Amino acid sequence: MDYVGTALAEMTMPQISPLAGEPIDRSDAERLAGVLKALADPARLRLLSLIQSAPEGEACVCDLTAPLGLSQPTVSHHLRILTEAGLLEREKRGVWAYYRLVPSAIATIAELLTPPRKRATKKAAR
Amino acid sequence: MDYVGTALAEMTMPQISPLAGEPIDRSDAERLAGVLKALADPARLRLLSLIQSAPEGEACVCDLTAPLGLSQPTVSHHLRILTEAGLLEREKRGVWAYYRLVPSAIATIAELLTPPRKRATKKAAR
DNA sequence: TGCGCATATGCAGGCGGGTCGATGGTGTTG
DNA sequence: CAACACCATCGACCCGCCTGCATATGCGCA
Repeated sequence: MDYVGTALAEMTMPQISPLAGEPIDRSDAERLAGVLKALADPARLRLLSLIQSAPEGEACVCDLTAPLGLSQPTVSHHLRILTEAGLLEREKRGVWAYYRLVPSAIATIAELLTPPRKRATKKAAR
Repeated sequence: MDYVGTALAEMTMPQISPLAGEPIDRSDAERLAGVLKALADPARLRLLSLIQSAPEGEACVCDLTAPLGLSQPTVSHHLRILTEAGLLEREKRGVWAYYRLVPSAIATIAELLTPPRKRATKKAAR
């Protein structure tokens, strides 16, 4: 579960588009699925949303447990998964651990999913 | 698990951006997570990729089992999940069931994930 | 130095998901 | 009409994940 941290970087450069061109490689599919798995959870989506909309774009665990309605260990667990996936970065200041979005991370996923402008691949299919 | 079929449509129109503006709603998070769950699997990503890159942009189950290395029931299972998520559409012609991508589906997901150009939501963060 | 708060980790229970073999339904072919 | 091919569904197994409780670690403060 730690390899996903590098997954985004590795897939970004060679401009791998799962939904364009030739079939995606098996290992690339596993890497992309790993990152998507980190996203595919209601609690984690809400965490990302909460952190993004926080005053300074950052939030500590104590600010997130209440809005989510989940226990503190569970919130830490989700934050860990998001961080290992490369979607969040953690900064410890004093007793608090502040999390903020990695700006390019989600944009990279969105790009990977976006077909490169459908360049008349097949000549107007119907 | 069938509600995800409508999830995309419902989230598209109100221009819900999980990663911009105010925190995402709980039910919206569940819907988006449902669609992402359908994507977050190596076999299903490869299925989408294989179908997209097939000669006519469509493929039947018998063409997909071999490249995936999975049993026919398993492939049908994954195709079902993708179809219910609104990512694939199924057309039965004779004995064969042809699957093809729903063009706007993945693009919609990508748009939902893409932050809308960071429109100075909070006055220059930091 | 000792106490308290914020966070992380371990552990366990319960549920959902991926996979396959077997089976049934349906359309094609000889 | 009979045999066959393609596909969906069912039942079952196993693994991983989400969650909470209990506990450990770390930092600041009196």
